[in-house]
Amino acid sequence: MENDVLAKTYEPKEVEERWYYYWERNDLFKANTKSGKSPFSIVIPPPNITGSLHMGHALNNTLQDILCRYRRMKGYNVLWQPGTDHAGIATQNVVEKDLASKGTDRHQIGRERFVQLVWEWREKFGGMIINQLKRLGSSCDWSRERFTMDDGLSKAVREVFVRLYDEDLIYRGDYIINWCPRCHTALADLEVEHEDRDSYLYYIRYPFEDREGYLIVATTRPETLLGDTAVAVNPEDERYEGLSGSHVLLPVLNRPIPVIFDSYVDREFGTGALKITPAHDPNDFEIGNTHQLERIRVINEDGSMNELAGPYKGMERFQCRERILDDLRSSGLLEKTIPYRHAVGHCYRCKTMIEPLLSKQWFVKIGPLAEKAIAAVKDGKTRIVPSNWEDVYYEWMNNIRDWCISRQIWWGHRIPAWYCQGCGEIIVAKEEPRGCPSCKGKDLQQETDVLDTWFSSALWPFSTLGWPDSTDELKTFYPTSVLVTGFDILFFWVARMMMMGLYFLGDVPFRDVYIHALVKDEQGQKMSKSRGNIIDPLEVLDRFGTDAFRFTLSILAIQGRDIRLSEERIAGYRNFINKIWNAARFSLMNLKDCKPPSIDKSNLTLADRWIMTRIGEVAEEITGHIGGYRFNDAASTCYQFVWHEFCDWYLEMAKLELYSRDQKRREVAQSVMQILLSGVVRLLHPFVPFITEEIWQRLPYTEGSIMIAQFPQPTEFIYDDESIKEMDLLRGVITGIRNIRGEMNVPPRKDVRIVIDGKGSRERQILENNLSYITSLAKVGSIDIVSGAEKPKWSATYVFGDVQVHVLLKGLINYDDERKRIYKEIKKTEREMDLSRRKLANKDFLNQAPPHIVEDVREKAGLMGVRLERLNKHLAMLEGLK
RNA sequence: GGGCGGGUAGCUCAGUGGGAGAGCAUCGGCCUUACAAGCCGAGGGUCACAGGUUCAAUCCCUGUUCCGCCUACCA
Repeated sequence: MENDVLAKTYEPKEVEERWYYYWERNDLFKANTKSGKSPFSIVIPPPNITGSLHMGHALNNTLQDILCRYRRMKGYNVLWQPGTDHAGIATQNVVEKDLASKGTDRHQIGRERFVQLVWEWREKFGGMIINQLKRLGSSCDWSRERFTMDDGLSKAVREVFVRLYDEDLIYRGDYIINWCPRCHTALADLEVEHEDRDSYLYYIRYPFEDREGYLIVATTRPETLLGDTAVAVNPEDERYEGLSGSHVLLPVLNRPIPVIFDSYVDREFGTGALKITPAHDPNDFEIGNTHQLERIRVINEDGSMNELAGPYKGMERFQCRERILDDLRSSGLLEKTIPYRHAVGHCYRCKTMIEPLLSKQWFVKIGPLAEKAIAAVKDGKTRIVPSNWEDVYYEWMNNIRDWCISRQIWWGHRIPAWYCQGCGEIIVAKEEPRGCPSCKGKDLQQETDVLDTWFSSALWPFSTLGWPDSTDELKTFYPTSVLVTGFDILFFWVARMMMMGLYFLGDVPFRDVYIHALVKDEQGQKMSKSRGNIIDPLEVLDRFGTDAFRFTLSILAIQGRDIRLSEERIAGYRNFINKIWNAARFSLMNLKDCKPPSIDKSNLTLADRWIMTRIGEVAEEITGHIGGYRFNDAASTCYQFVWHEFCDWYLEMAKLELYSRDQKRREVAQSVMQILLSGVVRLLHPFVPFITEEIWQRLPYTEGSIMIAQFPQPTEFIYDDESIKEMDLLRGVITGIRNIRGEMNVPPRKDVRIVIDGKGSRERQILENNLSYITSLAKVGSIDIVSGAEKPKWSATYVFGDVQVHVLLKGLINYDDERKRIYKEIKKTEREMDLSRRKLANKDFLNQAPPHIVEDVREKAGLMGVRLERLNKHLAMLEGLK
């Protein structure tokens, strides 16, 4: 790549398109089933085809991409398996809306045509989110993209359904399910969102059939009384003693229903009498079963009342409620109405109030599957990170109920069951049966219901790898290495994949599950359309660039805490990206004439040895952080190192060499600089792939893509422990001088003279060897080095351990300021010294604290003592000058 | 009702049984030939409250309080 002068500001747009295209064209995202390398695999949480990239996707995929790019650079054979989810109800809703706008509906056009239209819609719009993921830099193996409705995955679905049915883990029956009257389908318990609503508790009188008086029941849903088949009281309740065998008359309909006794009834609540509607309430359904009560369903699937509702037939359910209340009032049967707040279930897709309804549905018997899934986590076969989610997982798994998997919609995997119209036989098979095995009849009708979308999602980690066929992909990449996802689908998805993977492949679907945070707004509110607080990731990508956005997300991705995202935050890290750009710009400007890097340790400057040592340490730290899914720590380490060590210190110090007339010195510096810049971009690549590739390609003597360069490891750099200590001293002295300059308002233009008093010969030696750094970084004109001299007049002094730095400020110094400054230092030092001395005066501390701690405190007390003495001397001298 | 998480600088948050940190914001000084999306420097915190364990607690334990989220079949 040509070494043009780089632009002053990083321009992400063009760079991003160019390199993404390059990576794809060069097959750098492709996984290999014939590789000898260790495998590393991730299946993407498949986004809905109706979806558009939101913050959750952005975070989720950024983290996965970091892991994948990191592992590739570490030499793994990486598969990031992408794909999309058919999202049954959501997609059907979208297409239905479209039909409605054209004045028709799915029933008019019929099932076959409707499904065809959904496919067409999917062809047109279903790939949108995939392109958005690409803009994020996602390094998925797109040649393996899958869709839950693909032939292969559909085959897996049928295989699983048939086997579970054959092994009695799938059954069909009449139960109370959650019905959405708008989506017109059953929902699983999980798909119901409970929300507290202000409502009323109605006290209704049920007159006795054969005598005066009445029982009063309390209900929130008076319209269901039409389906009541009993009133229940607690057998221990004295108030209702002697009612055994008696009946009450159902208001309005005047149907006699029995009074029954069941300990389920809470005596404290309401009147202690509970109306029982087995066809419209899950609890009542249970009680109905124990007492063999009739089930009377009075509400239709569209939420209207049916013929069993008598005079209310045809009314919408809420309208019916009002009418019944009117009628109860006029007949004197409404005792009272009190305001009452309680949780009401809503459809997670359309927010319509759920109607518990008696209905014939298909279920998965979940108990036996859950047991193994619990054990797998308990045994550590799958690790959930952060581990507190393991408790949440157990909690849910232990209380799990059977899973209603049938949906009364058209878009999805049609349940592979056929009903013989001749003899009623149910045939469950992978392929359409030719005839009824029982009566040989030919008139078979397939079940019209489709499966819950999550049923196919549950198979994702192996269906995408080719199961039920025995493929190389499965052999190489199952179990996958890690699943990265949000906790909101821990139950919906993760738990179910665990169950299915264990059952059908005999092994967990993933070794690790990393649960990341939710992305919220600055106020900590969930982002939602209704709140209007959504930050659109696509807009962010346009404005700040992908790398800035990714880096922001990763540095905010703290385990166990939600992310509060703001644009200022992103802008801040955009500045970091620009900083990287300019550091590279500077380095490349100075590498135009460089030779291939070679290092001879004896020629290195202190700054060289120090930065080499540090980058090695940093590489190791980052490796540890990524390995532990501590993305924020990894990103912070990068930020801190690149900005505040590499840029602020190393590059500044390297200028001395680069601007030197000594060609040899320049060459050494160029070598170190190449190694460092190469190391820095490789460290950063998993987080900020685009800018690092751009720099990598411009860096002399690099080959191929940075994507397949090796991730830095400490052994490629020189390690020199001493250089760290020496730099600490040097940096301390330079900072001290700058500090004085700042406090005394000495303009940067103005050189100052300093006197360094270094009694300790070691420190003195180090400083003497590195005077040029002090001169240039602290803007010092001349330096005198002395031992044990008096503090010069007209000077401000900085004390660093055994070294004192006097900055000569004749004509510049304000003695009041300097006195204040020294006084402040004295107070601070006194506080620390007192603390240490008090500890040392404590016998228990001396006896019981570990020796090295005692030693540290002793040393500190000594240091503070010396420092205090010197500071006091300076202060006394200043007072004398008054 | 049950469960989980959290209260640390003005804001957003790291962190550790032994010297309170970062980013942003604020204040002061700088257009120093990589970068003003920058450079140099500064100020700012009883680590929610009360007990306990310990030589030593912001950190461990108990309680209180406040704030989130998840979950639940008291109608």
